[in-house]
Amino acid sequence: MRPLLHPSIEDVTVEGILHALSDPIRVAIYADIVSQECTQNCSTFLTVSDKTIPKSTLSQHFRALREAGLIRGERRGVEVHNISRCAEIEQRFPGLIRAIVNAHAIQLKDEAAKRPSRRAARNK
Amino acid sequence: MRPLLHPSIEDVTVEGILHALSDPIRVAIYADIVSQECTQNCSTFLTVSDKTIPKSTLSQHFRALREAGLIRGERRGVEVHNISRCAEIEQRFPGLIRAIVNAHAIQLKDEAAKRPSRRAARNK
DNA sequence: TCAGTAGTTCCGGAAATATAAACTATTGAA
DNA sequence: TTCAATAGTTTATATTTCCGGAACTACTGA
Repeated sequence: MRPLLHPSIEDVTVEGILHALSDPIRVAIYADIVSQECTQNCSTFLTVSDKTIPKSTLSQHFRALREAGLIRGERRGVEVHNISRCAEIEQRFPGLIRAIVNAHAIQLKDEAAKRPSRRAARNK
Repeated sequence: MRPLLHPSIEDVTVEGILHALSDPIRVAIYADIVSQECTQNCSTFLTVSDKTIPKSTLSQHFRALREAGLIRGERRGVEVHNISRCAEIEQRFPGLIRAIVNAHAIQLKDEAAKRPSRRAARNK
């Protein structure tokens, strides 16, 4: 099995980052990896925001995040551990990742406030 | 001809913004509209960074920017004037636009420094 | 009324995405 | 060992999205 590919930091592009994070599943995954700075394996995300993602699709999403330079994946035995490369990216594009993750968090909060939550639906 | 559509600010999504700005032509256009805060019409961009864009393609790009909520287009007689909606977006997603435009500027500068410029090539 | 300009829409081909199915690699157990 | 299970990748195909030429709409000025 060929090794996981990662661009060097100077080959990382803004377009690439934006494109990778313009998919709801991928931002969700990435936000999660960034927030808990421990390494996570892929299968943690077989369901993302209540949707079941086929693992082939998931694999592609992780590849997209890797090739955009957003995360680094390392094989550890049978599984792959993923860590974010946000320190490197922060150095190259200061403030970018923070702003995006922050905006994403705001949006999640707004959505939760707007749409009646499962809990509210149960209780009415 | 049906009127130009614009989402209200609360329907603007991070994913939508990132997707719209993940295209080199669209960021270039958007960065330009943001920087010179005067209204510009579409045809100004029939060539973007030395590439000729067919006007049908250009029209799609402008639609993408409008539907993402990034710009507002108003028909003024035969042409459309475009202004950025960055104040609204700043209020909803603070720092997002600035960070992206800034990162984009950094990347342009890096590229210019790396790749020998046309001027340098002429002079050697 | 007619020509010119600015932009949109429509449509066919090209490229990108999603996913099922088959495959690879590693681990642990019998 | 050998076998089964697990984690993830690759491949093939169906679907979606994107590009750009051609035709169209709307407005303006002669």
